Amino acid sequence: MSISEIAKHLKVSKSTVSLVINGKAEEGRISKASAQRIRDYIEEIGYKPNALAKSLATGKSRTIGLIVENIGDSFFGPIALHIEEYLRKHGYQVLYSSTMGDNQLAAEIVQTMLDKQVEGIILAPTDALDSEVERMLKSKMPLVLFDRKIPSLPTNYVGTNNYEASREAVEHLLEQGYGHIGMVTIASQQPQMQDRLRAYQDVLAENGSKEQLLYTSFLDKDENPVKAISKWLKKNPEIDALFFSTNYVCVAGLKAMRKLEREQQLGIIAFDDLELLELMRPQISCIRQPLEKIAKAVVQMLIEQLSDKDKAPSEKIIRSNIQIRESSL
Amino acid sequence: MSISEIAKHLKVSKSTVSLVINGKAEEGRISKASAQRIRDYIEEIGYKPNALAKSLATGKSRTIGLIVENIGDSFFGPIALHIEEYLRKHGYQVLYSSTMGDNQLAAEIVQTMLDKQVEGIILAPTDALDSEVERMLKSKMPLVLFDRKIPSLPTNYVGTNNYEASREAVEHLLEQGYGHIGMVTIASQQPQMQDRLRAYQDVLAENGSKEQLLYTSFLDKDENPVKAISKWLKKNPEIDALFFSTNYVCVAGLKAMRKLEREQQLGIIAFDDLELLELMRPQISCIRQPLEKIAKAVVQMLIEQLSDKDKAPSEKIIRSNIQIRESSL
DNA sequence: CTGAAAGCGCTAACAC
DNA sequence: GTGTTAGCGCTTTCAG
Repeated sequence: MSISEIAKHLKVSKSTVSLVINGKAEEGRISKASAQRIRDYIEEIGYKPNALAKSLATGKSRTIGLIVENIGDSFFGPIALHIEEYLRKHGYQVLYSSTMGDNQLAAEIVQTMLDKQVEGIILAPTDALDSEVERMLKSKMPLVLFDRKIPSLPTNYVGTNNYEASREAVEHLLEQGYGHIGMVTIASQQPQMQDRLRAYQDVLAENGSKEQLLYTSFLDKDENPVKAISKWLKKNPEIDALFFSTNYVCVAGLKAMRKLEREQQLGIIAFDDLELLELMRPQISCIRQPLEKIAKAVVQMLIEQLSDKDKAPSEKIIRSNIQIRESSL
Repeated sequence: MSISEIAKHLKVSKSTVSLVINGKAEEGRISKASAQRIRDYIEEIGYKPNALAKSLATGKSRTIGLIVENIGDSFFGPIALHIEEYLRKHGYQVLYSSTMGDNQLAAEIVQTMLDKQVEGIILAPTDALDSEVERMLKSKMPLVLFDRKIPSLPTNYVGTNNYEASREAVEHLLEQGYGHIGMVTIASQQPQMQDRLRAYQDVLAENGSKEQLLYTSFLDKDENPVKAISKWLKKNPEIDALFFSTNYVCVAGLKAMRKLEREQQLGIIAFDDLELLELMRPQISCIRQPLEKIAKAVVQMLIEQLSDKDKAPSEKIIRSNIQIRESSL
């Protein structure tokens, strides 16, 4: 059922119907009588406008693209939920996608979203998405990066104080008397991972302590991170504490330690909280990102960009809280 | 940059350009020369078709709506990821939304998706979404429900063997010698929750055991499930084992038990696995739904419906696996 | 107060 | 081989 059919049936013109539907009966100076007649009929047949046609005509899709690494992840999932909630309040819908860290896929996803005429994009970029992002910047597509930024490009960005929070975590371990602090991370150029790593390295260097670093991979199907970590732990028995760079690394690490029955002896602190971390034995210390605040800041920044496409890009750092629990005492 | 501008620039007609773009140069009998000229120019200016206009013209949006309760949840998040992956293989994109269990919101979301001309809908319905679903059924919108069904309506459905798996879990607790098995669940009419509950009640009845049931709410802002559970546990000290009806209930339960320092003494088994359940002390037994298989079945069922709108609705039950761990031994 | 008409960007039947 | 034309469902300007 379309607007023309309604018009035909009621013997009025399409524009009259359109004005009524869009609540512009007043300014379109439609008579109360016609307006009511139209409204009644619409109600009766349960007419719903075709949003595609509307978007095409107006050039507004009321849709935002949200691209994350993995929607099933305990960081990105809840963030996505909150972003959706905030965007809804502003009348936008969300078209999500997960890149799984795959650059090529990420580029395709971006393109598909642009093809679908999204009005803005929220993006946790993959390692080498620079050229895509640059194109969006040039075309003035409203864009907010979060979690990780692209240092070479002036973009809107919301993130946390990765370096400082990580320093605090490692320093805390040192203060607790751990002398051989290892770090497990992923081999990634993502700036937030680099910051976490650099913090670890800096603190150890300042204290004359030796680095014990393990890079593991969750993309490479041939690698089993749990095995890699337990092998590394066995090979380096002097390690007495561990710093994990992100949630899924932590899970793998905990599994490895459990296998070796060593989680009671090692100091542990992880970047990112997980629902059950506080219920482990020992309860696991972590750096906790305020997910809802991040989501809120992201949406706010996007909305600003949406209303002023020439707004200068800005950065917002939402501080994480360090949660000291039993594992690092 | 639009197809008309390209046509004008190259002094050919829109249809010629359109045919080339859609790889129909052959069947449209476009000369190799023109085709190449058009392809070159398209490449040069980086032309990308407007998917909205295309959808409007063809009546195909290549988009599927996915409506879950909470995209940040450890059940729905990973399922959504896999559904997205499978749908992508079939050339579809996904428009997700979370209902947060709110019926009104769910109805709005369904409508918005229909307005956007999605070609099919995958839905974990809220408690009373019958009329919306009925409307979709009438309009022959391809539809697959999952996790929970609507018993009164003949729909496609993918779910797990809630009743049998729950029976198995409760029977297992009985066999292990627990005599006072309690169950914590949510007050919900959702059939899958009802099945889990009924299984518990049946097994206890068959064994002449007394029910100890607690309904808690995660929607009501005034209620704190953790407190409610710990209060209930204190009031019923004879309870020696617990069956949790779903993931977030289990988390609340574990928190309550930790507060009371009782998780070592109680038998525990939960419906749904969580990433760290196997690392708790004790390791928590659970009923594990095969998420990827469920996602795959959902997509397959939808694809079938998409290619034959008159296909009779079918149901697919993916069996869950019971994971016996320390908490129930 | 209301209708006619052009146009959003694309497809597809049909003519030449 | 290629162009013309109508149309997808809507908005919006302008004329009356």
